Amino acid sequence: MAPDPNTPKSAEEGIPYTLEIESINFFVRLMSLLGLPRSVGEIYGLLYFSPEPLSMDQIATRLEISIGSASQGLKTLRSLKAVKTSYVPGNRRDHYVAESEFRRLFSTFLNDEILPHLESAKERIERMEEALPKVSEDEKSFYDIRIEKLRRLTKAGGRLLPALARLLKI
Amino acid sequence: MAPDPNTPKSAEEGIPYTLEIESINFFVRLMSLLGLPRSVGEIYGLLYFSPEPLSMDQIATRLEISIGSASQGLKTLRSLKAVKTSYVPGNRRDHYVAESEFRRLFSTFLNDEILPHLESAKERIERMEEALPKVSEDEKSFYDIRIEKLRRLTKAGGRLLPALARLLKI
DNA sequence: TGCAATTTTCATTTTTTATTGAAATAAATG
DNA sequence: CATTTATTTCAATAAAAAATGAAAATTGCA
Repeated sequence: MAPDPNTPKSAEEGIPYTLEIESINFFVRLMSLLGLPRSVGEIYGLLYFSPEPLSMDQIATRLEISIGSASQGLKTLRSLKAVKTSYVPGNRRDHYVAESEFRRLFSTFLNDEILPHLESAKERIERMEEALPKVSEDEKSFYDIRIEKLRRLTKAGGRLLPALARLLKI
Repeated sequence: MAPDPNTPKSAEEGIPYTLEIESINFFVRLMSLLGLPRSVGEIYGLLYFSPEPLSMDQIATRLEISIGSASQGLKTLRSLKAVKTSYVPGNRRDHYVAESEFRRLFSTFLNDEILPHLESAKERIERMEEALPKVSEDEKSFYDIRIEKLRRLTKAGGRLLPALARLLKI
């Protein structure tokens, strides 16, 4: 987690300590809303207010997490296009900066996490319809209505994704 | 979980077996997208295609979960306004039916789960601003821009909620 | 190419979350 | 109002998810 208030290491390097803490908190919560682990939020939160690119090693040290965790967290963030690597001359380590265009982060998330669910939902509804003819006529309308509602829900979900993307054009 | 394909109990009571399975699957996924436990999705999925109100006991038996789990799951669903109790004459047990207006379910979810996050995010951004003046002038613009982006993000989030509610007026 | 530095991977451990089962509580019936 | 029936609560257990740490793989440099 974050460094001890008694040893504000970051202040020495110019990042105001409170800012760092609040940023990490902010993104830990945001990421957990998206179902991502704490460490991912911590890393992104740290990078977000870092004017300099940070190496994996620096990240792990600052956050007091293992390098394994840092590596996996950065992998996740890379796959979300939430961080990018930045070349630092005279330094062989990979360095990372936060991608501060949230739009990209969210659109990747929506496409990778939500869209597949929507698609499998559609298939599932089709299978429900196939199961339906075996039902007697008077029962049918109850089931029909429910299936229709599911169909509308997934349709609304489908319309939602682009709408979200538009609204999040921060 | 769901009953064994070899003993389709539900067919005996008029609920097509495939429909029940697919419905449970559908809602297990949907609920887990909202961060709710599997059992909650199972219960809602079962109720969604049940023409008759079901008692807690029937639910637990059908899904092969404990009555403790059923009780807690139903509590969650009640708090989300996703199920309502229904009086069944000559029967002392509480019976449940699914609230099939998803709008209500989602708006409760948005208000209870998302809105508080947005509000705490605003406070957090204020604290970031307070931390800022300690920073030198040339560093300031970097931080200012980042904070401004966070502000826009939360603002977009704020606009999102009503937009979501509107789109989900299934 | 060989070596050292760095990163990734993944089996193990830790932590967190969900489920069970049983005791406590509440509600209805005779 | 005692007893049976139903529901809730909650400590204990099980399951799932995340973090660690060390071995394996990769990378850059001499």
